[in-house]
Amino acid sequence: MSDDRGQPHQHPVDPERVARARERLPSRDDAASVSSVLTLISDPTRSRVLYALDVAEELCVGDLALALEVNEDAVGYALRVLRTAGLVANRREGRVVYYRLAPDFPEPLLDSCLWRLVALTRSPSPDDGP
Amino acid sequence: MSDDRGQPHQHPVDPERVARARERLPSRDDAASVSSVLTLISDPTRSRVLYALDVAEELCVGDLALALEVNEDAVGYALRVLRTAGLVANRREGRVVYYRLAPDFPEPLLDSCLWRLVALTRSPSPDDGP
DNA sequence: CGCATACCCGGACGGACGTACGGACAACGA
DNA sequence: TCGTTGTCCGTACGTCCGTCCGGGTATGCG
Repeated sequence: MSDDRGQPHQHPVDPERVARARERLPSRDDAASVSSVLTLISDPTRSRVLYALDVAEELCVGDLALALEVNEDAVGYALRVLRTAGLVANRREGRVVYYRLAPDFPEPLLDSCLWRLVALTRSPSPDDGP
Repeated sequence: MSDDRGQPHQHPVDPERVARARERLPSRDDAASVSSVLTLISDPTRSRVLYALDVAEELCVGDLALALEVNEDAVGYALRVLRTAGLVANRREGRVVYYRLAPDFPEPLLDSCLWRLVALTRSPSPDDGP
């Protein structure tokens, strides 16, 4: 009984609640999926790219950097990550590459997460009807 | 002029869309706030702590570690971060400390983000495999 | 009064993430 | 054809974050 540090006590204080939490809790895999998608949009540059694409519908890389007022490297990296995850799609016209939200972009992620959160963190008034 | 790398082109390809994005885009501060709260819940341990507290209403640290099947150190650190951010509240009874979601915990964050996302990433199986 | 429990704290370590930089490619204009 | 523009790629570096491990405090029990 020396390095029991990791293992918690084996006499649950409230076994009933523990059992209920265990059975209604998302699985580890589901939680990992949620975490990965939340990590994707938790970067300021990436989230602002998504905001901009949602507003403007379609933008090329240079204009995106211009709209966000960041350098093209940051936008390029953000787009690469989002593209790898399948959240944005690109269309090429000449030497210009236009980006837009992916056709199957999860709407709840945009509406219920990003836009709602920006309203939430801005005016924390609880009586703000939906 | 060698390090123009950072600055994007000064002739926008589509000035109209750039202007529209610029004016309807969340400010940098708002985006930073959203990012910070998303970062908070984008960690698997922290998000599962929130799930568990939402389901069980109230749990002590040891039971929390038991329910999540992680060691107490991880739970302790997650709780410290969440407590610092004001997302969870604690109540002390003897030597046991019970945690619950903060009274002013933003409901949309739980319902519209966490629970909706876990349903989203599970059902439509947008498998990003090969 | 002494020991075990439940939890917290602070420092050290390892890994992941985002940025900066050089180079490369294709496309357009002259 | 030649130089310029728009974008992508790979690498190296600095930084932040989560975990591990020591110790510390307070409560409850015998």
